[in-house]
Amino acid sequence: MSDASLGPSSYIVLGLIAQCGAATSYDLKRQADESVGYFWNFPRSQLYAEPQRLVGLGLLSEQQEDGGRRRRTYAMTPEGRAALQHWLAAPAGMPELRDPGLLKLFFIDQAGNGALEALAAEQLALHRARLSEYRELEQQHGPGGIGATLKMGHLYERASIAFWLELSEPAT
Amino acid sequence: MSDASLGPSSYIVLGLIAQCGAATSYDLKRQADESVGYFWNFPRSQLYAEPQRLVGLGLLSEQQEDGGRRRRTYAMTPEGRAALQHWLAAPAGMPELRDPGLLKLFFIDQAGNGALEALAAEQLALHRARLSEYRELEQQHGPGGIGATLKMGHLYERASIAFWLELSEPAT
DNA sequence: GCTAGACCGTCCAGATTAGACCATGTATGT
DNA sequence: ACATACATGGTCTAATCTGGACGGTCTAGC
Repeated sequence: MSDASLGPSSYIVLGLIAQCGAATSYDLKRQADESVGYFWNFPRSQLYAEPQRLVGLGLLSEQQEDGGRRRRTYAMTPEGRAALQHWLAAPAGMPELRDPGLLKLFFIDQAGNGALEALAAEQLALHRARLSEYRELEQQHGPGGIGATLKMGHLYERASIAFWLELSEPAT
Repeated sequence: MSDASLGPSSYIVLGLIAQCGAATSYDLKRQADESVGYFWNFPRSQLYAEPQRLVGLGLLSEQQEDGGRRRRTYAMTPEGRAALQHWLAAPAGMPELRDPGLLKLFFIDQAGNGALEALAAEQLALHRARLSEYRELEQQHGPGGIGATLKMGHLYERASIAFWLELSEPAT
C-alpha cells in the first residue's frame, strides 16, 4: 500500500484529479500552471508519463478515445484516493529553494561595481510582477479555494520585495 | 566565451573558489552546506563532477597529490574569474520553490480532519528549527560576509512561521 | 477548400540525482 | 602493535528528470 515509488509529482496528478474530476494530461497541465505550479514546477512531459504509471499501479483508471486525437482521460479509483489520503497524512518535509538571485548576491563581491544595483533592480521587477499575478489569481478564484497557498505566495513576494528594495537603496 | 554549457552549480564552484581560495571537492561541500546550500541545494557528487568539467574548459586549474588520498585541489584561472564575472552581470531569473508543505496544503480538503493541524504543526516546527540555524550562523559569521543572503533567509522563515501559525490557530 | 493557430500526444538524448560503495587518515584506547 | 571508530575523500551507477523537438488533430475564418 501507498507505494514508495510515488514522487510528489505523482500526488499532484492524483490531487488534481481528486479535486477537479477526470481529466486529460493537457487539462492537468493547464490546471497546474495556474495553481500548484507556483510552488512545485515540473515539465509538461511528466504529466504524460506519470498518469500512465499510476494507471499501472491501479491508482487511476484510463479511458482512451477511439478516433481523432486518441485522448486519454484519467479518473480516480478508490485505491488512488486512499493513496492520496495516506500521503496527505504523512510528514511533508522542508521546502527547497532554488534562487539564482540570492546565488548571485552571495557572490556579488566578485563582480564589478554596479552589479549589485542591476541585480536588485531585476529581482525587484520580477517579484513585483509575480505579486501582481497572484493578485489577479486571487480575484479570479475569490478568497476560497486556493486562498491559503496563495496567501503564502503573497507573504513570500512581499518579503522578497522588501529585501531587494533595501539592497537597492543607497546605504545610509 | 562564457560557455552556455555552464549551469548554476558550475558557478557555485567558481564562486566558492573565488571567495575562499583553492579547495578540494570535499572542502567545497562543507562550505556549500552551511552557506549557499540553503538556497541552492545539490548532491555531493556534483561537486566532484563539476570541477573536472571546469578544468577541461580552462576555468579552473587542478593539482593532484602524488600519494595517499590523491586529493585534487582546484584553483581559479583568469578565464574562470572572467566567466564568473560575466555570469554575475547577467540577469538571474526567478526563484523556483519546491515546497511539499504547501503542496499538501493545497490538497488538504481531500484528507480527513486533523490533517491540517498536523501539517501546520510539522511545518511550524521545521521552520522554527531552520530559523534558529540561521541565528547560529549569524553569530558565527558576524553581520558581514553572508549577511545579506542570511537576511532573506530570516525574512522567509519568519513569513512561513507566521503563515503556518495562523493556519494552526482555531478560526475566529 | 485552405490556412493559421490552438490543442494534444509522443519521444528521446542528455543532465541530474541519491546514495551505495570503497579507500585513506587520525585519534583513542589496550 | 593492534583494534576500533569516525571524519575525510573519491568513484560509480541505475533511475529519474528535463527541456524541447517533432508530429499529428481540430476549429474558425476566409
